[in-house]
Amino acid sequence: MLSYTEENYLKALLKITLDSGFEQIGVNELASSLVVKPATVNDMLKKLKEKKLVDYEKYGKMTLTIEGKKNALEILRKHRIWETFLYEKLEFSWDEVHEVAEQLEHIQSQKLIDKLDKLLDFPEFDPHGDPIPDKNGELKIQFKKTLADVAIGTSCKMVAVKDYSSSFLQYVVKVGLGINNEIKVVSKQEYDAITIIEVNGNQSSVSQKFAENIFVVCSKCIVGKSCPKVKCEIQ
Amino acid sequence: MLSYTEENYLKALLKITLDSGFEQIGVNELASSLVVKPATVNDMLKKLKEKKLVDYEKYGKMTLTIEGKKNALEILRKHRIWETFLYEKLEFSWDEVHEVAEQLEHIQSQKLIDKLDKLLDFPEFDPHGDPIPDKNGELKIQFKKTLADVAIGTSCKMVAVKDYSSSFLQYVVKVGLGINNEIKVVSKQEYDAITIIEVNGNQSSVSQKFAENIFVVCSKCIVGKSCPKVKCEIQ
DNA sequence: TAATAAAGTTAGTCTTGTCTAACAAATAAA
DNA sequence: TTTATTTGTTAGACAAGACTAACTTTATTA
Repeated sequence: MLSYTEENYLKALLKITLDSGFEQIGVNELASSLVVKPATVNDMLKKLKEKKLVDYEKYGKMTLTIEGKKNALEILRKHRIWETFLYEKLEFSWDEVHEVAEQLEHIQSQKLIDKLDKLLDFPEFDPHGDPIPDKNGELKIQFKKTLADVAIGTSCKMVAVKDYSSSFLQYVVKVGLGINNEIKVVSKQEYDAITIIEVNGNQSSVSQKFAENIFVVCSKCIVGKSCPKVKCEIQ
Repeated sequence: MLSYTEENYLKALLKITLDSGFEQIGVNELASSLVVKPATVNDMLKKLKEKKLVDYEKYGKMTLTIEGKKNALEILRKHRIWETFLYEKLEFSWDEVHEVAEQLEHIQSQKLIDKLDKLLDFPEFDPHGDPIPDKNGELKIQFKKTLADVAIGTSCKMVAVKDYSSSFLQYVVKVGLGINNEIKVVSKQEYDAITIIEVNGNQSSVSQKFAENIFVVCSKCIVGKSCPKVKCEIQ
C-alpha cells in the first residue's frame, strides 16, 4: 500500500514524463514540481527505490519502473475520472475540478473507480481534454503541440491545456476558447511574441505564456526546433 | 483547518455521545473507540482543547464544545451523504459503503457535498437508517432502542443498525432483515438470551449480541432499566 | 477507611515527511 | 583545464501522531 505522499511523488514523475517526453528526471525538477526541497526528494527517492517503484543511481537521473508507472497511471486515471464526474454530474466548472480531484484521487477503492467509470459511460477524455488511462493503464497519446508552436496563417484545433490553475482556465474561457475550438493564428509580434488569434470570428491577443499552455493539433505544424518539449507520439 | 486525525477524534466523540446519550466521555472510552492507546488520546486532547474544540480538565471527562460539535456534525453529514451516494448511484451494497465513506468524509469541498446532496434529492437517512445532519447541523433523533430491549410478544420496526461491519451487515441480510422491516419478538431463552424473531412470516434465532446491534422503534417498549444506554429523545 | 483496581498522565522513543545548512559531484564557462 | 555554477547528497532538527513503561489520581470494594 502506498502512502498519500508516495502516490503524489509517482504521479509527479509520470506527469513530468508525459509533459516533457523525457523519462529521465532530475531531483531538482521533481522537487520544484512538488514544491518541496531537493533534500526531501532525495529521502523519498531512497524509499521509492527500495520499493522498486523508481530506478536511480546516486548523482544520476530517476525513471519510473514498470511497477511505478503502473501505479502512477492508476492515480492519473482516478484523477481524471473524478474530474469528469465533477464536471459531468455535479455541475462543477472546468476550473474547479482539479483541486478537488487532487484529494479524491487518493481514495482506495477499485470498485468506486470502476463504478464511476461506468456511470460516466467510460469517458476517454477529462474536462481539460486530457486522455483518461483505461483499466489496463493504456493512455491515448495524441500528436500535439502548443499554440505557441503553430505557424502564422495556420489553423489548429484546441485539444487540451497544460496549466490547470483556476486563473488560467477562467482566462481561457474569457478569450472565448474551449476544447475542440478551431483557432487561427492570424499574426505574431516579433518583439514580445504576442499572438493574434481568431476563434469563432472573434480576434484576441494572447501572450507567449498563454500560448504555451494551450495544446493543439493541426496538420501543418512546425516540428523540430520549435516543438522540442512536446512529445509527438502516436498511440 | 483540521487534520485527518483531528477530524476522526471529533467524529468519534460525537459518535459516542449519540450512541450512549452521555456527553461526558473518558479517555479510555475514546481510546478504545479509535483503537489507539489512552496516552495517544491524552496528547491529542491537549491539542483539541487548545483549539477550543473539546472541554476537559485533568483527570476529568471530556465534552465537545459547540464548535467541536459543529465540526463533528459536518463530518458525519459528509460520511452519511457519501454512503447514500455509493448506495443509490454506484450500486454499492449496504455492507460496502461504510469503509469507503470513512475515506471520502475527509474531502474538503463544501460545494462537493452540497451538489451530492442535491443529486440525491436531499436524503434524510443513509443506507443504515441513520439520519443525515442537514446543512445547519440539525440531526433528527428518533425514539429508538435495540431489539434486545423489546418485550416478548411485541412487534417493532427496524430503523437502523449500530454495527457497520461487513460481517454483521451481511448476516442481517441473511436473516432476512432490512431497514423498515417489521420484527416480532416471539420468545427468548432465559439462559443465554437467544431470541426467536419473526420477519415476513419466517422465524430466526438471533443472539443477544446481534439483538443489541439492531435499532428498532415500537409503541410498547420497555423503558427505564432495560433501555439504559439508548438515548430516547425526540427531535 | 485502607487496600486494590481502574482510569488518566508523563516521559521518552519511533516513523513519516518535511526543513536548513554544509558538503560533494557533475556540468558549464572562461 | 581550471574555475564557477548548478545539481545532488548528507547530517541533524522538527512536528504530527503513534507507541511503551512507569507513575499518579480517582474510584471501588472489602
